[in-house]
Amino acid sequence: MGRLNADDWARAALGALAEGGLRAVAVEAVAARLGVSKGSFYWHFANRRALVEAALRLWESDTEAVIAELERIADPTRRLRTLLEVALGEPTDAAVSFWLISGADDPAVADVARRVTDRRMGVMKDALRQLGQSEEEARARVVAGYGSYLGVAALIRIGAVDSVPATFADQALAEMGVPVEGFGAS
Amino acid sequence: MGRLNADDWARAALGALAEGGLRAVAVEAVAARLGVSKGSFYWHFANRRALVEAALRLWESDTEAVIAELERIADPTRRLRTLLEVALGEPTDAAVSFWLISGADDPAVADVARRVTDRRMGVMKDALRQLGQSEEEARARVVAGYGSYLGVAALIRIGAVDSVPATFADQALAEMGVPVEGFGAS
DNA sequence: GAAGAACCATACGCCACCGTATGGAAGAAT
DNA sequence: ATTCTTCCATACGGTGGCGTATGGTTCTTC
Repeated sequence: MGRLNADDWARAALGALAEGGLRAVAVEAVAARLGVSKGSFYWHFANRRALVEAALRLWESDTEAVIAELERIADPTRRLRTLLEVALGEPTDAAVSFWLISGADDPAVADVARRVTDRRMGVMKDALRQLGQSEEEARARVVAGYGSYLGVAALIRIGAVDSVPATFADQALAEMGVPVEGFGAS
Repeated sequence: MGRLNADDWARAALGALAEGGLRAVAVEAVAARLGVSKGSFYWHFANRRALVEAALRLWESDTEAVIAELERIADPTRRLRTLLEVALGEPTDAAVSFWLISGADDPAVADVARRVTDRRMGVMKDALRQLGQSEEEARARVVAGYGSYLGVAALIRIGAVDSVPATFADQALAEMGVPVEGFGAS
């Protein structure tokens, strides 16, 4: 692993965050993960808080990159489906979202969690509006849909659900009022 | 508040758990909440772990009591609706569920979280089956529905949603395939 | 190859929280 | 009123994690 820079630490911190939550973003723990002592850490960062914030920035920019890709898809139905498939194929992300929400007593954490959430839900809402739904309808369905995404990730975590059901994407689309063949609502 | 017994401590611990998570179930903190020093605590409990487990038992039995009430409602649609209204009217419960899932690295916590989750989802699934849904369909919809419950609570926590939408109960029922007047799916 | 900069290890002090030890106050029993 | 039990306060030791101090090693630059 050679010498390290601040980005290496931020990546490692984000990894620790995904696995064990904010509590796992501990100086010595991340240092061990990098095969290094904390003497190294305090060269690159002023304190633990700065490391957490770096990891948060990294996560937010990752999300922003995914959205930028998504917005190149013109068809809203296909955009939503791609969004779901990307999200479900990256179980790490739901875990991070989950941990950040549970660490929302820290204002900096809550801010990022909220910004990212708003951004994602905004993208979803726009797609539903493009499909002809009213503002209120779209908002309500996005809340339920994105909430379901977070909640199911939580259920998987405790083993109450083996894995995300195969029909989840279709089901989610149907529940958001998006016409899907073979899964007509009700 | 006079003298205290173990139940008083368990209740206070459950309150702290709902507000600040497992981390907040700290001996000195709960003692302060009761206006007492930790010298009292170690009279009633062997250690912090015992307190956490007492709070968990309390929560599980509270859940069990609600379910016992619910099962006296014969009509599955009304039973489901009552369940939703009770759940949404008790924002504390979703918070506890959330904290316990995020503390699932502790096996004892994970066990309770999982048992309670299974129990609740079982009740919901039974109702849907009574309404004629197949096993797989009912299961998938309960996962999405209960997941949505947990997720929306999380969204509220970070302020991404002001409060649970007024139509949430109707919406949830509709999404679970329960016929609801004025909210026909799609 | 010497000097400076970049990077890292070790050792220490500090604080929060857990658990223990010990004595004291309040209630019950006689 | 005294004794026993129940309940609680205070004081202390132990541990884990954060941050600092200080010195060492590797890379760069001239």
